[in-house]
Amino acid sequence: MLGNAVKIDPRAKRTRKLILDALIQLLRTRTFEEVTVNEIAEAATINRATFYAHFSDKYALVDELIRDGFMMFLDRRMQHYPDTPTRYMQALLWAIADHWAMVHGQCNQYHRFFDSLAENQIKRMLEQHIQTWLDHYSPLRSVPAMQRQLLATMLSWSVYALAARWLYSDRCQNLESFINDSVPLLVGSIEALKG
Amino acid sequence: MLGNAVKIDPRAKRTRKLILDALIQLLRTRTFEEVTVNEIAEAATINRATFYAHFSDKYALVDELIRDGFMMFLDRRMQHYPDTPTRYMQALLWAIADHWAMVHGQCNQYHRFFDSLAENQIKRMLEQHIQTWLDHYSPLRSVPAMQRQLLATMLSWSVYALAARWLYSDRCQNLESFINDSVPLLVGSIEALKG
DNA sequence: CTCCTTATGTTGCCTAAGCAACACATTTTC
DNA sequence: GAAAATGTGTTGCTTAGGCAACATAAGGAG
Repeated sequence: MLGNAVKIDPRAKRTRKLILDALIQLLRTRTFEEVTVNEIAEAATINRATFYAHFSDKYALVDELIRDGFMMFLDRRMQHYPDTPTRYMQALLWAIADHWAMVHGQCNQYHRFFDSLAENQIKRMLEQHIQTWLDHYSPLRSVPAMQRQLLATMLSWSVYALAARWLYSDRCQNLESFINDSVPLLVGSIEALKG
Repeated sequence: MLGNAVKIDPRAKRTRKLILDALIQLLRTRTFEEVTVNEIAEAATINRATFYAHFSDKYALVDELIRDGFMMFLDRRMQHYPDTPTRYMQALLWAIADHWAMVHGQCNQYHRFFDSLAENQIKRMLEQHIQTWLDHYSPLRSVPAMQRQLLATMLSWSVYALAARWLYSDRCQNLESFINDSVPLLVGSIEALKG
């Protein structure tokens, strides 16, 4: 949203990208658990010590991978800022489902561990995004900031919960009708705050 | 031929590759004359000063580009070391023609300048390659080294001359029959040295 | 012509990345 | 169960790369 104007050394930037790309590439043929820091460094054509200068371990790396990926997804989906709670919540559910499909489409990560790392990061991103959206949503202008923050936290978990429920239930219901069923529940809690 | 075992810093290696790739990419949309060092550095995500640490100018860069490209071409073609002068000369002509097609297929370089830079490097590579081949060709074992060196020089120019003649004559004759016509001329000068 | 812009090389100081070696856990293998 | 092998983090010291500033040169526009 705001282009955090912290000058980053081009070498560091390039190295981070090399590492991220290396992990993506490795996840095509191996499970996340199977991939070693050594392999990542090698594939990224950097030194193992350099890896640790950027990430504390491979879990921190996958955190950033998910973060970045989901952020991009979200930004692209929100080009035309949805102005009603309903449209906004629809867009969020949509984005989560698509992101999930993309990640599972090109990665091998059977263990739930990977998913739970992803879940944490995504909820974090969601909360931040929702927080910003709520702050710009004029009907809530008069509501105390703390209330909006609580709402953002709750909504991020709720949205993710609903999406996950659908994703892990073999997607028997089609996405659109699932979204139609879910959105009113979410919007309800926003409306409740209005008065 | 011999894997020159000089340990090269991985950073330097990576940077050289970034620069070379950047030039290749730029040559798809611009003429060699139009490309600036600035653009190359930018596309390679390195600093302009770093460019000059590797190459004295963009002409030195294109020299290496051609050298590397042609070397690879030659090596691949010479997997099964041709054991007779005839087969060797055929392979050389073949390689030159293919390399030329590849370069002109993916580069914009109208000016003859580019071609003449390329010509110099290719002849240099050819001479070196031919020199090595002649040194391993047993029937010439008894011929003084100096004689073989002169022969290598002459052959490199001759081979290139013939290939260029064909390349710049709209390729009206088909490649195979052109090669059949040319090879005897080249082989002749080798045979002459035998006795 | 003069000013302005743009490209080329060069330099010295600073920072990120490479490397080797270490201590420390896991495995694996015999 | 000891020994070899493999993976994880960490630590100085060295080196390549980033940056800003400079001098210079070659067009372009007024």
